[in-house]
Amino acid sequence: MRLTTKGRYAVTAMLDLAFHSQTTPVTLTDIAARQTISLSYLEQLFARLRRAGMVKGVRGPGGGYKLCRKASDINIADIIAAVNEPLDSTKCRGEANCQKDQACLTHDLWMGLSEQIKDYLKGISLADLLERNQVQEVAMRQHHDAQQAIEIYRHPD
Amino acid sequence: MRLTTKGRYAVTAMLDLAFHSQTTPVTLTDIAARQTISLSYLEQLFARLRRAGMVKGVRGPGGGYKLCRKASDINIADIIAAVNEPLDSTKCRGEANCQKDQACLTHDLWMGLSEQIKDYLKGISLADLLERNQVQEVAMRQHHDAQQAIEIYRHPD
DNA sequence: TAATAGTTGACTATTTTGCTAGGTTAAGTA
DNA sequence: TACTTAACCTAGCAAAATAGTCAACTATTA
Repeated sequence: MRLTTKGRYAVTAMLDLAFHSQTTPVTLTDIAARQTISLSYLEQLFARLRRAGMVKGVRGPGGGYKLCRKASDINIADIIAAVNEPLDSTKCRGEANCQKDQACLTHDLWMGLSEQIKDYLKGISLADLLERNQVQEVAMRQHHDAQQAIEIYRHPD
Repeated sequence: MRLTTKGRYAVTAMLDLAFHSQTTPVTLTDIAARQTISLSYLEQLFARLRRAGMVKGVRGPGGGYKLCRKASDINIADIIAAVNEPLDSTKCRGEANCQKDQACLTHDLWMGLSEQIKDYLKGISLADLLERNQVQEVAMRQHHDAQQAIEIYRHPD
């Protein structure tokens, strides 16, 4: 379990999606505008999330992305794992033979820590995060604020 | 709280140090040999650990590094934080004004998660890790295995 | 059929990571 | 005092990860 900005972007975007896709699909353009993440970068992240079976793309007008499962069934660890490389976290690649055919400190220790963090994040769902009041408030405000910008973007005339 | 290989190297090295510096200081050369981390990279990591007040360098023959505090008073979160950049984790740099002078989702959400992970790692000390049987076994074996290599390195004749 | 929106791939710039090479400085030792 | 040891410091570099652009293509729907 690696924790980098990439995972943070993915979680933020998924949270935005969970919040706004209650009824209709949400376009990446909207998420990009609200969360100030570049559209193309979002496309890359969502390609991975789609392959991981977490979101579903709906093409054509009125299309966008939807969650494949309920927000309460999507946990943070899975989102982060989806956008990160398969990650041979230790040099030994889980083979426990990095040092002269023997397990290294890194393997025994870090893998253990990593698993515990993963378990921790597995216990937190998108729904859990949405329930936090603060987040709802902020999302509401962003929705309102970004709406105008999105309208201008779509209908520049 | 970012979790990358850099932090893993630092924790591994500190664990090695905690295990071997019971009596005399430990040289980075020894740690480099045992943990197969490059000496110069270790020097960079320990420069940060020293500035963070976690280790103390002893110069001259018989010198090396010692822990400034007891292993039970050094936690994993501090080690990782010491080697990573100050980390303006969110774009808003904690100022909560990244998006049009308002807090962003990233700020409220990710910072919260990050804090929880940090708290979790703060609760784990070097001593805790040393107590794990597996780690002790591996370290013991590494000590034994590396000793010969170190001897050869020091006295090539 | 035209507009919308997802899908894909190639390509670029920047930052971080991990490491090398070379020094200087302080502290013991012959 | 000269020598050795090891910390300490600096600059630079290659590979990888990060973050993003651009352009073409495909499926859907109005």
